Amino acid sequence: MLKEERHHQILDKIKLNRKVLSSDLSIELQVSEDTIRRDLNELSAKGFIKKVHGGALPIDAKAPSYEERKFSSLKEKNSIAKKAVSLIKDGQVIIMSGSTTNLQLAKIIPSDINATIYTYSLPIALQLTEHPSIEIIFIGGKLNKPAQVTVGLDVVSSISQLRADLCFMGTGGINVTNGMTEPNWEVSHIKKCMIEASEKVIVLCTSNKINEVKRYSVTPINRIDTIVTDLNSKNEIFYSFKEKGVTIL
Amino acid sequence: MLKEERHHQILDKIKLNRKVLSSDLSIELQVSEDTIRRDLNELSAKGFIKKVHGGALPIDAKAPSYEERKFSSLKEKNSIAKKAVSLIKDGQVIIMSGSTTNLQLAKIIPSDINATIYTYSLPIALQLTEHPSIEIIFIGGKLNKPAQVTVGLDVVSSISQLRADLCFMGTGGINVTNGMTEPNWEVSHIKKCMIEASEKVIVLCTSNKINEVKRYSVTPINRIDTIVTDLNSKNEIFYSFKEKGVTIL
DNA sequence: CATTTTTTTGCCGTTTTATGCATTTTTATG
DNA sequence: CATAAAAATGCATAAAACGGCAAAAAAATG
Repeated sequence: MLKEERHHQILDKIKLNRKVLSSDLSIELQVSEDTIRRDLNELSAKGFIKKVHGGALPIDAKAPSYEERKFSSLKEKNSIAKKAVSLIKDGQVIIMSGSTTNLQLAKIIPSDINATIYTYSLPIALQLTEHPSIEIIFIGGKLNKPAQVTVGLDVVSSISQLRADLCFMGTGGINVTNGMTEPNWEVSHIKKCMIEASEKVIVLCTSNKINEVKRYSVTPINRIDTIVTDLNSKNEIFYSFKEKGVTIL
Repeated sequence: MLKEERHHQILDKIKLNRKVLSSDLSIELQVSEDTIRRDLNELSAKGFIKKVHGGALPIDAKAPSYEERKFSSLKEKNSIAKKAVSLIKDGQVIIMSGSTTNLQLAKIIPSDINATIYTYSLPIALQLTEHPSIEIIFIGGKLNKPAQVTVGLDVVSSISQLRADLCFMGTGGINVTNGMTEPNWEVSHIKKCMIEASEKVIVLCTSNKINEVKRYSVTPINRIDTIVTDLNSKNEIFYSFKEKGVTIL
């Protein structure tokens, strides 16, 4: 039997039983326990399983949760949020994507602002329930657990029926030639719809996302009205963006 | 059994019972108390539980203040949740309404259960994101802030397209002649739809809701399959319910 | 096709880990 | 403060992991 075959069988078995023992596998797959151990180590190094003493388990409850990510580079995110909040005008209809920067923004929306906010992010919706006057519409669908946002066709079709003034979104990467890009196909699609539905597009991103390029394209740069980052808007990194007519905040 | 497995089981049990005894675990998991003690120490060192003399407690075991205890009756709700969780079978499609009792239930669903859960409650959805295998579908709509649930026509129309095996719901009041009743018209309507869409209806309620009658009718008593309360199922208060064919848990 | 090179695998001695047991110390409680 | 339960401590043992080595298999090379 080929090594790859074994690996697949091991993964299958873990999925099925939610655990495997090196000793069992050794017998089942007719190889020495050393080989099994090496297999498990490789699969574990690739992040497919969690190797433990005596066998392996599914990776499950290990991915750094939204909760944990929420607190990384909070300072930058907060400074972004502060700039972005100035763009909100009374009575607007706003779409917010689900990012920790957007969450930060949701926290600091002044209580005297009236607006309707559409979102598909649980934490953002929850945060907004504390605001006295904002009307919140949650876009339903299948939940993506690690990101705590809804995804799928329902979301796409809901958004495409909307018409919003503003759209605040986080991004996986942005540069002048490729525009906004995302690592996740589904998310990229949803973001396209959000942009489609919005008058103005405002991208919130920490500086490390600038000039990053991800797998899936969301929109060309000229469809973006404003980019809000933690950097000073006069930073030379933005020259080329400004030439394309993007406002930097 | 692998050490890690044991750790998971211990964590599950703490979540469920809000405490564990080393002696119990030793028997249940078929290892010596020394081993259990070592397990508890490790989990405690990682900050997952609080080790105490004789066993362990959840980390967030903040003593509920007098005020909280007086109104929230968390203990009752937990005992209800514990009974209710046994009704969930692998692979089922479940609708959950938004009540604190249901939230309690969401917290203690064992991690080896597979199910699809529809809900319109933000806290419940958020809680369920911590479960490794449950598929969550959030029912979108306009958010009712104080209750943190979605309401409105969107919710009604989404639910009416569903077909579920089980439906867990809280209630404003229940008695034999009027059936389930609600103080809020909109909620009563949504609950009607939920019942319409479900094979079995399970009502979770604390004993103070029994024989209460609210303004709006939801469903007659005979459409309810099971009532789960904090009382003993043999309590005479249930006689008339049983006559109508309702199971009491 | 012959022959290197690389990969895979099993084996073996050593080291580490998990666990139970016996003994002593600590803790809870009437 | 006496006593029983629980925890800590030290030790023994078996299972598992590790590291190096060499044979076998597979792939690459000329």
